[in-house]
Amino acid sequence: MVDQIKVIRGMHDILPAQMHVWHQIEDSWRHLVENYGYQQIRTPVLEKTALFRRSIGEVTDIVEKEMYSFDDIGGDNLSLRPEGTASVVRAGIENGLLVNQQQKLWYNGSMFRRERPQKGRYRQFHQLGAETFGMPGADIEAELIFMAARFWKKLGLQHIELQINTLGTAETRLVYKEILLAYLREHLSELDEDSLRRLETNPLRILDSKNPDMQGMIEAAPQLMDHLDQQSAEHFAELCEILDYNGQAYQVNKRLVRGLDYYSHTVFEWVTSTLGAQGTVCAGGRYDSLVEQLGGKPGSAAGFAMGIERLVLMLEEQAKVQPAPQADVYFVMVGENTVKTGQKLAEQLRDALPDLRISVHSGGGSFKSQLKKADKSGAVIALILGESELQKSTINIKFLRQEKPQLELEQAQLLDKISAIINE
RNA sequence: GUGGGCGUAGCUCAGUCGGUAGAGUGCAAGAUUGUGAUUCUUGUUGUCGUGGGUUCGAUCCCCAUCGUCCACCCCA
Repeated sequence: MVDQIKVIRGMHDILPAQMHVWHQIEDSWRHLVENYGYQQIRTPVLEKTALFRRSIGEVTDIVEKEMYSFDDIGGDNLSLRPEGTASVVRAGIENGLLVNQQQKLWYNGSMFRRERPQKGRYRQFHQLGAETFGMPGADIEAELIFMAARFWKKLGLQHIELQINTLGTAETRLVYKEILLAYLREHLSELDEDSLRRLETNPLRILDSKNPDMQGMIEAAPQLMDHLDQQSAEHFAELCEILDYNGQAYQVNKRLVRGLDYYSHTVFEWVTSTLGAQGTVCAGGRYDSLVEQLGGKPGSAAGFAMGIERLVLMLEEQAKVQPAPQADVYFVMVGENTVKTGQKLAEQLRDALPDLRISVHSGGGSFKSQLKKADKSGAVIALILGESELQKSTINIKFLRQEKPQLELEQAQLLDKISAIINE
């Protein structure tokens, strides 16, 4: 035997047996966002690397070490997209979707990050996301949150909690960063190795550390909340008010800092304790400066994304989605020359009843094994065409799910009979 | 990138204190010579992850490597 070539590490085949869960997620998502008036956008999987460097941030882990990048013939350095927002903004600017307009968009696609694989964390994964443009108020952030909440409800998912925070404007964050840095430098000896590194890269992240030895120092650190400018404070208060008024539960998590550089004002995460270390199911926020940063006219923007694989894991554990039967009718054919006639009858049924799902048995096999497959297919009835039926120009209808006697009828009557059965 | 657990039949796993393997399930055939999901009988599958070392002999011990899972990190 030759060496087998296997899938790339961290990437996965999504097999037929799991597909019903994926379909449930993707179908109900599409239905949901369209009901909210969002339009779909699809962008290429590959972009110029510079797009992600400029949007996500030069010193983030994603850009520094997790992108699949390569030099294209011709000299451009390209990357598989590690997330969806940058591409959507790029496409919006490029196609004039964001100039003096409001947009509500959604997407579904593969993302790529070269991380060490783990539960709920893969090198190719899939995100559903929504991005909105041209709306500066907290009302749109509230809508995004309501949309996600409704999605969990539709899917029947439980144990997902909303955490929100505000990062203020870029300017206030800059001021706060200095205050925080001053504090942290006073406590250098208490910082662990990771935190010392973050001091240079992303000091706000230090507040999110899980290290128990640092909790006291973190508790006592100056809070961004206390250093917000008036506009930022009002914006956040407005969001909380809308959420409260609508009975949306949430937790203000002052340590919540998203990893991507482009966020400002509101950030939020939906988290669960049921997925091990990968607790974030959905995350997003406002990113007003990004459009301008990528060369568009300044404008507001807010959105979120969620990982389909993580939802699949939760659904499999919590909701027990039943696969839909593969067929309504299974066509059994045994004996010589039955195939020709059988295919013809099946095609006639398809012409007349386009919604009927008919599995025609292929590949031969005994009568017994064909009926076994008919049963497994979930079909309600089996059509049986053997040599004796062929001789008489008849066909048998066997009911697989009801205690009803088998019917033998003229082939010419098959269409009417099947119509009558499915209309019952 | 760092640390730990695990790689045996299509799937889930047992096993050999070192003498080249077994159960359940699945699949196939029959009991029922044209009738499924139950039952019974029979049959079926493996370079025991890969490469090297120790040994008369390795699936088992040792080393390396790859994969996988979990945690750190990071994040959806």
